Amino acid sequence: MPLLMLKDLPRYECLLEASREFPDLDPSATEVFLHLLRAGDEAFRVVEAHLAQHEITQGGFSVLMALWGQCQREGRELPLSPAALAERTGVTRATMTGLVDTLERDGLVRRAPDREDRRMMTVELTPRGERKLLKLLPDHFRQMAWLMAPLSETERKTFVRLLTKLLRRAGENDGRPAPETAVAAVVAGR
Amino acid sequence: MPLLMLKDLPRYECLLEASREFPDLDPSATEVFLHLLRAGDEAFRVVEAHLAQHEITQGGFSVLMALWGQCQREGRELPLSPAALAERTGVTRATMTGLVDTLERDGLVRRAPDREDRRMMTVELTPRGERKLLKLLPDHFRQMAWLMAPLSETERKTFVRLLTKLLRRAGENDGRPAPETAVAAVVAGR
DNA sequence: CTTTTTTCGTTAGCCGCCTAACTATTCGCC
DNA sequence: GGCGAATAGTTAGGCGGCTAACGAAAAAAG
Repeated sequence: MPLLMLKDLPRYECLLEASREFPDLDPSATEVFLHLLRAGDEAFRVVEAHLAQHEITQGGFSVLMALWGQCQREGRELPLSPAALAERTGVTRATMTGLVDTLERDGLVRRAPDREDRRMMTVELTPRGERKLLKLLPDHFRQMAWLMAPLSETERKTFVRLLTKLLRRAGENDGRPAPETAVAAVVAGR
Repeated sequence: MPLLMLKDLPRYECLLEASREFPDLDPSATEVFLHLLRAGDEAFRVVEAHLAQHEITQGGFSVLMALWGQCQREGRELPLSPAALAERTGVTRATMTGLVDTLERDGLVRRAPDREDRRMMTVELTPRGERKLLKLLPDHFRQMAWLMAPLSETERKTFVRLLTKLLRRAGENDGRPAPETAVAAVVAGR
């Protein structure tokens, strides 16, 4: 999620001024939005760069976490199907094929055909994958803790509350026929 | 910035429990981090999907905004170099080449050699590009306003304050020799 | 005035993400 | 039992991000 607008966030006065030209521009909403995207991107890059030191990508890490979280909960080594992994990590099945390809090439994960349903595959952590995960997790946790260190416990609670509100709102968007505007209709009728 | 962890955010109790196994895991820090990335991603996807209805990508939009913001401020039509665009939008020059390629192919932007410095190019909005931007901006502004509607003005101020704290913290990361750990040295010595 | 260093834009190649289409298999309904 | 509908995984092709390397041009150093 790189930018969506400019690297240097606009000052509030500029937004206020622009809102005179564009009545639809809500200055405070825009300010929050831009800060949110920028902060999310920065936080993402910090962790991505850190994971890169362990020679693993963000996507690969997500898959390992999904597999490992699974085996933690279920006692031991319940492999998951690519479709289940895609669902849990929020990518398409096609994307998951590529991610598992890479992880399998690196020997962190193993594919095997499902015994009961011959359409399906199972994906599970290899011992090497588990070792790698256990080795990088403490660093990853420290990284998150370092990043959040400037926030007090109270601020963190508030932060999570606000983020949850937004998350819920964004979730309403699924299947929504676009905001009150004729554009969607025009595009659809193309 | 897709996932970095699981789509369904872990409950706080699970984080607490995990922190017993991993002393480095700060439950509240992790919770904020995961919510931030998820919320940023969701907000990004909402707007990206909306821009797609106008047949423009997030990257292309950023470039148009940079060019337009420039001509707004400078009176009229100061073109920018690819390097300046890259700097302002936070991508590499190589990426900017691709973005400008696409925009030029679509006729929204025009390249021309710089008269004074023969290494450089200039990129400027075409009339079509400006029309497109002016047409989609109101929708874009409405989208942001809709997304932030659940937050009161007070909450927005708080939100921006917290996000700014994080932004500053993430900025400290540039050039930092990784958090107190031996991993970086190991990798570097490889 | 030459030589070295820096800067510019581009290219090549990798990865992750998407959609659309395809094959194979299973499910559900007659 | 058989046949259409749904599902699993993959493939193909596109875009956007990155790094590394390049040639051309300008700037700095000598």
